[in-house]
Amino acid sequence: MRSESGPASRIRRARREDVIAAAIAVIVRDGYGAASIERIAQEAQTSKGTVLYHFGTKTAVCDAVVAALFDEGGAHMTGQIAAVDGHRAKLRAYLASNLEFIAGRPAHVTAVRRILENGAGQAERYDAVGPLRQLLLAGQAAGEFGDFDAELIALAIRTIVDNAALYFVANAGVDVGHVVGEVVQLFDKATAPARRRKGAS
Amino acid sequence: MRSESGPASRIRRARREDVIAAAIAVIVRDGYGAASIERIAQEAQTSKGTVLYHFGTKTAVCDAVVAALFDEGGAHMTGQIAAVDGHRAKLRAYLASNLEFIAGRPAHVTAVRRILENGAGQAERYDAVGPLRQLLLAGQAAGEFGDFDAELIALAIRTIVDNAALYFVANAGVDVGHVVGEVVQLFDKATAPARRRKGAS
Amino acid sequence: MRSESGPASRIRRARREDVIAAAIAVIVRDGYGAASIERIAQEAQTSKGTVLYHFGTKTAVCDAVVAALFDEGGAHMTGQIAAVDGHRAKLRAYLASNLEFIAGRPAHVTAVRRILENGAGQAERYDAVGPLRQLLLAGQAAGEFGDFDAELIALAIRTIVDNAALYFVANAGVDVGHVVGEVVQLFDKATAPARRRKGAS
Amino acid sequence: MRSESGPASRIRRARREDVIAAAIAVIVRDGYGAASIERIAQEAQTSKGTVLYHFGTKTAVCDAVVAALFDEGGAHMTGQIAAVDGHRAKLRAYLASNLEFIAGRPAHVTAVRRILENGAGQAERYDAVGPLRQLLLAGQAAGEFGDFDAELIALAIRTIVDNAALYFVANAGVDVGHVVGEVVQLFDKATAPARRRKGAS
DNA sequence: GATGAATGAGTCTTCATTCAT
DNA sequence: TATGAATGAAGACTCATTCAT
Repeated sequence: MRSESGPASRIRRARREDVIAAAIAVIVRDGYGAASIERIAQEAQTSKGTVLYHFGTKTAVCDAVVAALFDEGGAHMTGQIAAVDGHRAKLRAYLASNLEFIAGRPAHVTAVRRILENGAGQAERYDAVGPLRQLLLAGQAAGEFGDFDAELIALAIRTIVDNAALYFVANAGVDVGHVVGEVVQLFDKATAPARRRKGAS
Repeated sequence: MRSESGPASRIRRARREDVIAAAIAVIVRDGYGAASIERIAQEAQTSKGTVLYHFGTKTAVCDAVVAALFDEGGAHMTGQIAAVDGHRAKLRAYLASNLEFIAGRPAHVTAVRRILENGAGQAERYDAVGPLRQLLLAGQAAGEFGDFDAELIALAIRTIVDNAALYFVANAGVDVGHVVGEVVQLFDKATAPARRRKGAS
Repeated sequence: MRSESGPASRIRRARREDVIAAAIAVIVRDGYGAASIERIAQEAQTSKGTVLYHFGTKTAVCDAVVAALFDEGGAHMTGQIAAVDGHRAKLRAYLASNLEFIAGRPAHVTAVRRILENGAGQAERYDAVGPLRQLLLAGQAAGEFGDFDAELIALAIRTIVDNAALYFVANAGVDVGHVVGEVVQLFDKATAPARRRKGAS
Repeated sequence: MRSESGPASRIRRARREDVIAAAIAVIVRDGYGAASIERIAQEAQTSKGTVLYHFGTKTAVCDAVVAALFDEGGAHMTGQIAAVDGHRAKLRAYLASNLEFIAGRPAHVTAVRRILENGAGQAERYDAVGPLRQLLLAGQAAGEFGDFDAELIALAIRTIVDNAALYFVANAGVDVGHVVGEVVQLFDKATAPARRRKGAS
């Protein structure tokens, strides 16, 4: 009898996932402005009423789209970053796991980006910059990184990673490994400690 | 008879500029979704009818906001880049002039970003990545830059520069020079040619 | 086989009463417009489906609320009025028993009033004015009452009595006996036969 | 040139009055629940959009219906009441002018009643009982009225007067003067000072 | 007996656009 | 040149009702 909320929840969860997938598809294909409940329902092959039965509000649909991504993303990344030692290695793991995660669902990421840029979804609940800044500051303190404005470099990283989704959507079939390599290289250089130069001022 | 259209045009131009400024203000303050003609007209202290008399369409208003920025931007930057020699110097000039331009009108840039992300305004008419990629490729051919994927680094640069507007809006009064310095340093390192290492292949 | 429908009917009746009570509560607290089946179901701690299983229609719920009141009301009053002799005494009994009945369930009365004013429930099935008019006319014929328009005074009585429910809801804890006394006095005077005045025509 | 807001206001005022009249008609004919903006617009022979252009909100339409009645009503009554001397005469003037006012626009009064009973319109802004209670108390203090609960009699008067509108709607063509006479007589008796009876306790 | 799921009709409201002045 | 008036389309949301389990 452990099926207490089993079958009901199964339908409920399935429908919710259908709607979330439909919302992502519409937002990416036609833009956030075109993502009316009507169109999302069509895409999900149901009725407006059904979408609102399960979510109650358009805002709730957007929130669910955002939450689904961040939940998955957190689960995907934290393990990989914790698995390595050294701040430089952690930064590489951060970049690689994040980009690979994004490359695996560029549409979802793009949709979330559009939702957040339009003020829907509660962006503030998901602070992506903070942990990254902490990592950079810790690495600097440990002497593994050079001298730079940790806040700005953290923002730069987030910006590039977030934007990668648009790139993956526009260039489907691109070599993800190559992109990861280039980005890792970019920030490897950017964070490298200053080497002693002969005659440096 | 151009004396007839003379003062009229002056008024017309002034009104258009008022409306463009109002549109920017509303889009930045309340978001693209809230930027109805009604609210823009209120902000410009006129009526909906007047706004449409001058622009005919909401799309035309957005296009004008976008065009105004790119026109100013082109005028601002081309001179500064042409004035210096060497690809590395040109890249620095590109970054500096672009960031300073943005820092001078972050609201306008933010508004344009929101317009373009929502599919209004014709983004395709303004290819920002192409010239930059050319610059990077030329610099690599000349041996001034190292080995990297010019397309990806060009995208990274555009992403960071475009995003800077949001940063300047959120952090009014920030030290622009410092930001410019950090970004220049970031891409200086990123594009630096590989130094000869002992035993490097 | 009536043992089969026995316990079922008991449950059925109990559920119906729960729903009726919930409907009354919602209508009085939030107004007729807010009394959706959903909210009534919540108030009754069941589901929309269950409410409709028992009543079939929203109209049926309202009808049940109305019918319940009039059934109780009739049972409550007829005895008390029949128990006394004389038209004046019957009128007093009518007013007193009616007001006391209302004071005992002001919420129910208020709910019914709102239902009827909104066109739901079949008001026409319950003629409250007719019997009262008969009583007044009979009293006039018997010389116990003075000269007045029986129809209008009957309406006045009904209006005041019906409205008393709102007063009891708004002023919970009021002295019901006092109100009854005042209303009885009001219509005692209003229906009193003209006293002989010196020099009256 | 004093027509500064002349013609514009004329259209505006005319349309507003059309809509108010239409709202009254729909509310009286089909009930408050059926008074959607759509139906009001049909009745007014315009479009939903036009109604909302002039009122902005459904609530605003209802408020306007209510305000129009109370404004007219105040203007109609205050003069007549002030014109007579003596509390008893003032009460008669109150009843007569109020009932005549109501008899002149029973539909409007009925509509307002329905609006207020459904919680729309701000009832609290129009205190009808207060002034009446003051009048009764003053009359008692002056010895012109007998001993009764002024609050309750004030409520009784308001209830009967308000309800008269329904009566006038249902019985078009009724003799208003007769109704006025009966009601005046009712409250004349109800408020009469106790006459000295031989052997009264 | 009870209820979750589904849905279509209807409501309020926003908005871009047209038109007459 | 400017604007108030008007309107239809579209969007979010509510709700009574049906149905399968």
